[in-house]
Amino acid sequence: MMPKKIGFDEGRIVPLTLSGQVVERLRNWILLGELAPGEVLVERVLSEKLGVSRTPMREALRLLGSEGLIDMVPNRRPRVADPTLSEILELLEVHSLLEARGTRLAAQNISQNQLGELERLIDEMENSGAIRGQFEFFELDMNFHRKIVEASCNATLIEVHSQLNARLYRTRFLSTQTISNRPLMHSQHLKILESLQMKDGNSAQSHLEEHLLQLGKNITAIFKNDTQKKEE
Amino acid sequence: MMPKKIGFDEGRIVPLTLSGQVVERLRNWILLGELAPGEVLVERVLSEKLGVSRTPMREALRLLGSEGLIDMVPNRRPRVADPTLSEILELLEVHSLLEARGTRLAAQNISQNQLGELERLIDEMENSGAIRGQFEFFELDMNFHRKIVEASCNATLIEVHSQLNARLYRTRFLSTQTISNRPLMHSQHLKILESLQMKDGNSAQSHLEEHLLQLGKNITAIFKNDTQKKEE
DNA sequence: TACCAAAATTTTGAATTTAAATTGGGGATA
DNA sequence: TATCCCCAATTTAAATTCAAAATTTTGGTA
Repeated sequence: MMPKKIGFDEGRIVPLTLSGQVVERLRNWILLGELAPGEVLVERVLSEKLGVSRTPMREALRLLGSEGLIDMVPNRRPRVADPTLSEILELLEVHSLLEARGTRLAAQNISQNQLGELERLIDEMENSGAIRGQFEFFELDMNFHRKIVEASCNATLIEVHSQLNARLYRTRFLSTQTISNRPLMHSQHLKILESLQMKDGNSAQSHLEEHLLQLGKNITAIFKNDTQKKEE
Repeated sequence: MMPKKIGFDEGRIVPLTLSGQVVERLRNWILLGELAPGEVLVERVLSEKLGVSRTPMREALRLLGSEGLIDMVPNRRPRVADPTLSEILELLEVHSLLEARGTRLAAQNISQNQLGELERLIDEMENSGAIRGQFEFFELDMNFHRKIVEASCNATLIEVHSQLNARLYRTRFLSTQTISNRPLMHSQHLKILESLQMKDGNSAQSHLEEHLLQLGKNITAIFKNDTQKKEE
């Protein structure tokens, strides 16, 4: 009855469940803004749009609720999360704390291979400047930070950092979209990479903290600008 | 408060959904060890035991899975999480990081009322020593740490700390059960409280870090002792 | 016209049913 | 005797159905 051909049946390693696939679709839609912050989500409408029944859709919505991407209140329609500035700054504080520690741990554990990947990402970011779009640059930047944390070899740290990152995704995207102080970012990235190459955890951590402090300022500026526009 | 959240009635009493109640029951059972680590959970059996249908039970199991208290693999029976020592130490590292920051923030934000509660908890811990059971002491200790983090006024920090705490709950329980170096704990608690009273965030943080370092040692000892017994 | 109350509709919560996957055992075969 | 394959029993995944709660609309009234 259902043409459930969304995934491949060769998921021998991890058989991705239907609700799991729905989670990924919805998460992408939210991260990319195709489901806007504050938007109400109706179970039946969404499940029909994706061609699944309400059961896996409900499970997907609940999972995204536990991740903080969706606000779930019993007996009410779910809404895409729409955090206030202060909530975002709270998120960013914890996120930065984890990323800083992850960076310090990475200095101990990172492999030559991983260092090479980071170098490549920095190069691509510099080259993407004129040629490609802002979104490409943004994704490269996100990958850069993600790979550093992954080099920490602490699964819990990686997991929680990733979740908080998802909740900050849209805001960070807006940040790189509008304020493109790329030379500064580039030099900061290089400093972090150099510290990692020298296995100097403290140095890497402090350079990263400086980098993220900058991000906080950008986000605050963006947010205030954004709410101003809304009120007009 | 931001005016963008119109339509959300914030002070509303949220009706606890059935699956929500199941989550609380199951979480308690896991934390208290009534559902032992590694135990397999059968949906139908559990839902019959609680007198609910399988739908809310499934949602509850998935939520606890996302919290890391249950290992969920598609098409397989869920199992109560049974982390290895290295996984526990990874959890503890992140948990300690958050609690340390929470303590520093608490020094800025804590109220006289909250300080009084902390003092009361320390007193109760000291008095409970001879009279009451180990479990009472353990819960007082957990409350002490929880209340400090809650005084940080960072909702994200509080939330993530609480989740990691749940995953460490059983281990921490075992830690206080077997190794009861209460005089040392008492003096460390007092130092933390004094630092908070003086609004000295750095001091509070370092005292707490020392306290948690001790916890790490205890847990390692316990765990190795425990696995030895299993092999006999 | 603005506002309040009650019916009608919509939407979610939970139970039941159906489908698909896994697990474990028995038997055929090398 | 050991190994592999197939089938039945068990268990979860997903769809459907039913009930309860919330939201919207409608109609009346000041």
